[in-house]
Amino acid sequence: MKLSTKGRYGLRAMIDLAEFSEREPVSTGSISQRQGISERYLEQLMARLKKAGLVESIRGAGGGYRIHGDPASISVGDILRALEGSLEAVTCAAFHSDESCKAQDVCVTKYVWKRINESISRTVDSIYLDQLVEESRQNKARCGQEIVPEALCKSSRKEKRKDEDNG
Amino acid sequence: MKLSTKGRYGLRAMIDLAEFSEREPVSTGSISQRQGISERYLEQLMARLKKAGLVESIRGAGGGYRIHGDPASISVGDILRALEGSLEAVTCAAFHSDESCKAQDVCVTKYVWKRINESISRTVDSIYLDQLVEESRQNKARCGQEIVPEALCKSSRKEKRKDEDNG
DNA sequence: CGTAAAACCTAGTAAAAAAGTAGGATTAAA
DNA sequence: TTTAATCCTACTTTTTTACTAGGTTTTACG
Repeated sequence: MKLSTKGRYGLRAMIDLAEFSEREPVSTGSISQRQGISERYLEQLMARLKKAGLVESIRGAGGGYRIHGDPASISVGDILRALEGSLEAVTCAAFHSDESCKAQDVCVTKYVWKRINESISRTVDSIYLDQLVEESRQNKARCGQEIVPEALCKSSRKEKRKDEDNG
Repeated sequence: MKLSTKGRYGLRAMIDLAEFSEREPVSTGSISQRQGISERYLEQLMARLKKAGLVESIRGAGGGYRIHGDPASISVGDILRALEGSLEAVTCAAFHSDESCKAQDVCVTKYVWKRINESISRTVDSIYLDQLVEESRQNKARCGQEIVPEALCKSSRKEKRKDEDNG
């Protein structure tokens, strides 16, 4: 029951793009540096985002990626679905068929799965890219610094954490 | 972003138990038959449910498991968390620390992950075992039959599906 | 025109997690 | 004392994830 790095990295990449691709296209190289993500892996994520129409690409030297469309109408749901395929926590044959009564003795739980799926969808479809960009800008302003990957703002890191880094 | 078989099978096992363990303990063997789940695997799931205090066990011949407590106060969240460990779709070091500003340039997304986690929790914590048992009984009544694993009620299965079976 | 910087494409691979097996030890009813 | 059950631990197989690798194509720029 975990979101994979595809979704986690990809969303970060989209926020990064939304912040930096307004004037000129942004290369996977620069995103990967800022975000600390393998460039080669990122390329694959960008391919998915492009296929879904969420970014456009400019090939050749000086090229890169740009957000396609208005960040105010791109939802987190759009992004995560493009990357993860489906956000359904449980997929059940019965969802997509009209044989509602089939194997119902085993399938009361589909009532539960459906509600979980719906609540996830409702959540991710209600958050839009522009909100996150705004949030990100405010954070940076608050900390009085621009892009400082791997750097800490205000906190003292006692030791290297083995915790997750995704966020 | 999928619930594992632990959660899916385990919830089914709990519903099964809630239906059949009132009079006498129910063995993993009988659950596994009714639900079509490997008995040995089920044993491991039961161990987790027991550890979480959701079922009690009676050892020896004629033994088995019984729901521990009132199905009306056992939520799907209790059950899934016992089985899956945590339902957080994304865990982020920043959630559980007060260093809220740390690495924030990378961490706007935590805002998103938090909301996803909360919405999942809200959903699973609002569905209780007794509701599912009731639902299950109604389903069976509607189809006019008792336990018929692997059997179909009313529908014609044209061919074997390769779809998921979990439900 | 040549070079360099970028996207694009496909396949492979290592590591981790999930899903299930296996072999027994212990317990308790009959 | 046999038998049916839980309990415990380790192993194995399969699947998925998270990359890595090697190249091709496109295009700006000098």
